[in-house]
Formats: sequence, structure tokens, C-alpha cells
Amino acid sequence: MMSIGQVSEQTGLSIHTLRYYEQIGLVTPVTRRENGHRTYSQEDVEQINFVLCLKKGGMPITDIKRYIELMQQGDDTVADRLNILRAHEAVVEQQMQELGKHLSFIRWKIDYYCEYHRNQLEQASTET
Amino acid sequence: MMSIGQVSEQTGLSIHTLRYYEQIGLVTPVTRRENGHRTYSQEDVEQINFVLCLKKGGMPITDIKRYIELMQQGDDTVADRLNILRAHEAVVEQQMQELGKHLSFIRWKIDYYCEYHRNQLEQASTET
DNA sequence: ATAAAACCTGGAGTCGACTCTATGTCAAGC
DNA sequence: GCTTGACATAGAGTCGACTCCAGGTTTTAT
Repeated sequence: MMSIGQVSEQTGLSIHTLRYYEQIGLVTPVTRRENGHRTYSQEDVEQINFVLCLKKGGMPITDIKRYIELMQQGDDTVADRLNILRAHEAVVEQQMQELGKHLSFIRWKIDYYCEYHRNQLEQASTET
Repeated sequence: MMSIGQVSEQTGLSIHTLRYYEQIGLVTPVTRRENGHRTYSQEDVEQINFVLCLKKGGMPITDIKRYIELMQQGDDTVADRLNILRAHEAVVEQQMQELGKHLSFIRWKIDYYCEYHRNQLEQASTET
């Protein structure tokens, strides 16, 4: 069991954000100690990481929230969740493809500028 | 030479957004016809696509703006621009790696749910 | 010549996702 | 016993990135 501070450290999310996510229903509310402090189980942390996984893939918070709600409704929603995951899979695949194209374009530009810069320096030195 | 509407079609950006980008200096102002309408050269469109390339890689608008400003200042800034591009290259590489991990996690989850769902259906049919 | 379509400007409004403020409780150490 | 630090809540504020609105001009088609 971990405190909110420890979870913040581990996930990279701020304490504020962790509470905010719980408040808006992006993650299921965690149990509390007698003093009211949140205490996170390993499962809770895994759910947070899953949410982050979807988020990094570009899924907006409202959609993630819908997914989490389906999870909470139990096994009857497995088919729906499967559909969402499949759609998201496709989105991420396309994103990676695009990123790959962008990356090679940037590399091409870097090479070009490298060359250009080298010539610049050379010219400066012969002008002495 | 293209009109703003045509560029909007081609880039996927709304007309609003194209004007907004020009206004905040994210792209260099294009020339106008006598009636004041914007007219985009091939180069202008290429610059917009380059900006989108950086943006899709997660670079915030203010940073892209700084890059464009360097471009406008001429050849003395090539070294600076190279640094920015190299840093961005690293960022995009890391992003792709992360996305790859997320993707395989999602796929794993899909497989898991698929199996689960198959069993669900089977059970339902034998219960008849 | 009149309506419709495509463009213009300046400025206000929206939206998603945090992030911070004010105020308060509780436990532990000096 | 009093301060310090980690936690709590409710609600306001911020920030990036658009997006829309009001009001106006110009070209195109009927």
C-alpha cells in the first residue's frame, strides 16, 4: 500500500493531478485509512498506468473515462471495451507511422543543415 | 498560387487556424492579391507542413515560433536551428519508443479480452 | 442588379487539462 | 505544547490552442 506522495513519485503525476483524476472519475476512487488519507494498492497503481498509456496514445480524458466506467460495470461490457481498444490500436498505429515519416524528414533536414553549416565554417576560415 | 480555402483543404487546418497561425507568427505572412486576399506559394505550403511536422511531434507552438523566427533571421542561425532539430529528433525517438510499448500492451490486452469474450459466449451457448 | 460564396479584420469565447489557493486535520519529533 | 510536514477539501485561476462572431468587401453566377 502506497501513499499519494509515493504514487506521485512513481507515476510522475503531481499529487494535485492524482486527486483531480479521481475526482473526475478517470480512475476509480481508492480506499482510505481511518484518518481519511488515500492508500493505493498495486492494482490502483496499475490502473493509473493504464490510463496514462491511453492518454499518451492521444485519447482524450472523456473517452478514457468512458472506458473506466465500462470496466466498473463488470463483465457484460467486455465486447464494448474490446471495440474501444481495437479502435485505439489503429489510432496509435497510424500515429507511429506518421511520427516515423516526420522523424525521417527531420533527419533529412538535420543532414542538410549539417552540410550547410560545415561549408559556412570552411568559407569563414578561407576568408582570413 | 493557392487561396486560403485551398490550403485549408490540403493541410487539413481550418481557415480560422491558418489565419491564427499567421497572426501569432507561427508561419511567415504570405503575400496578398490587390484585393487583400492571401495567396499561398508552394513554399508557403511547405512551411506550413513543416510546422505541422514539428507540432505532431509534440513541440509547443511557442517553440515552433522561435524556430521560425530563427529562419527569418537568415543563415547566421543555422547552428541554433540544428540544435533545436537535434533535440527534437531525440524527443520524437523517445516518443516512438514509448508508443511502441503502449501499443504492445494494448495488443496484449486485446488478446486477453478476446479470449475472455470467446469463453463468455461459449458458456452462454451451453447454458441453453 | 442582386444574391451567394469566398475572402478580410479585431476581438471575444470556448474547451481540455491541469494547477493553485485557502483553509483545515492529524501524527511525529524537538 | 508547538511546529513541521504530509495529507484532506472546495473552488477559483491559468494556459495552450484554437474557434467563433460581428461586421465589412469583393468576385461570381443568374
